Amino acid sequence: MSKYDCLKLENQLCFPLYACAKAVTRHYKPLLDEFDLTYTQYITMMVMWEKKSASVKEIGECLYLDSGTLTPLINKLESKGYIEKHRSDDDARGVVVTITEAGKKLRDKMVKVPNDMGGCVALSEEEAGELYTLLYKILNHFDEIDAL
Amino acid sequence: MSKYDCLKLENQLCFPLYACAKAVTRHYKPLLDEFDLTYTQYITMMVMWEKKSASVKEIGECLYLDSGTLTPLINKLESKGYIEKHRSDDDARGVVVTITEAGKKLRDKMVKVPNDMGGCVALSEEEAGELYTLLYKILNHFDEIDAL
DNA sequence: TTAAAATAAATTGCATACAATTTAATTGTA
DNA sequence: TACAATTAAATTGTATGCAATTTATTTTAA
Repeated sequence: MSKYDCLKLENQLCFPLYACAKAVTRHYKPLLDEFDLTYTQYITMMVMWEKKSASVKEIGECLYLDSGTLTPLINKLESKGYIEKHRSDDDARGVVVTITEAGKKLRDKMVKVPNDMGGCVALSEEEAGELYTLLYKILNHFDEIDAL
Repeated sequence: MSKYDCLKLENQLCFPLYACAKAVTRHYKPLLDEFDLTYTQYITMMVMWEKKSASVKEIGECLYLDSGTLTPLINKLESKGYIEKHRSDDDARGVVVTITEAGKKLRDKMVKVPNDMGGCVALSEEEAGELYTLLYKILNHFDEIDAL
């Protein structure tokens, strides 16, 4: 029992969170390689599949990413043919990203991915639900703090 | 209810994990800036505070990082004066990293960090414990898979 | 109405991550 | 004992993340 115990790796909550997030994206890689997508590109496509059309800012709000990350990433998805970019008519500062037909087709090919990934995670339905709730509790609290 | 529901961002467990890990390290930043350390450098120092001396490989096993990440990071910590590197006597392939006096002193200055950070996280003791258990359950399972 | 403030993307710079390759050294084995 | 296989770091290359700055445009307010 020492005053330094709080600085031990094993007593951190942040560390398993950090390590686990990395492990998950690392285990997504072989599944996503088949589609020539990275994890970040994959979740960006999730936003596009749902919204069909969104500004860079909106995508960033969904994914907690800024334009510094999204601009090059969106350019790559455009070069792969899954989305298109054009200036907004209403507001020439904004860029509207739209899903293409190829992007919509990709969705059909990728429906199996979540199931394939689910097999990697060792949790029961119930545990997964608990984890989900706890993570969003933290995230929502950060959102509140940051909104101040 | 569509066959695409599994590809919705809100139905993913990976996404809040990914977003939460980023949010936590982002909120560490102002606390760590004071010590001119990044989050990864901070957890590397945690390993060094505990072990006093460790090879790059050992540090990597603790943190789930490889030499591609650690080599430049360790060089930075060395240039800050917190650790020292030298070739191993037993095995000239290996590098032994050792904590310096300045590195030990840093520990005293940083004992307050975990408490300061704890205030940011919205969870009760009990919830934090649950989260900790769930995260290590996933991590340990990945370790088992990867060991095959 | 027009200049200042605010906003959206893009750009720049730094620090990870990590796969893949390279280099140097050590082990295992025929 | 040579020599192939293995191992530990370092290096290289690609892709994030994110703070800070820049550019273009729009809002706000005097």
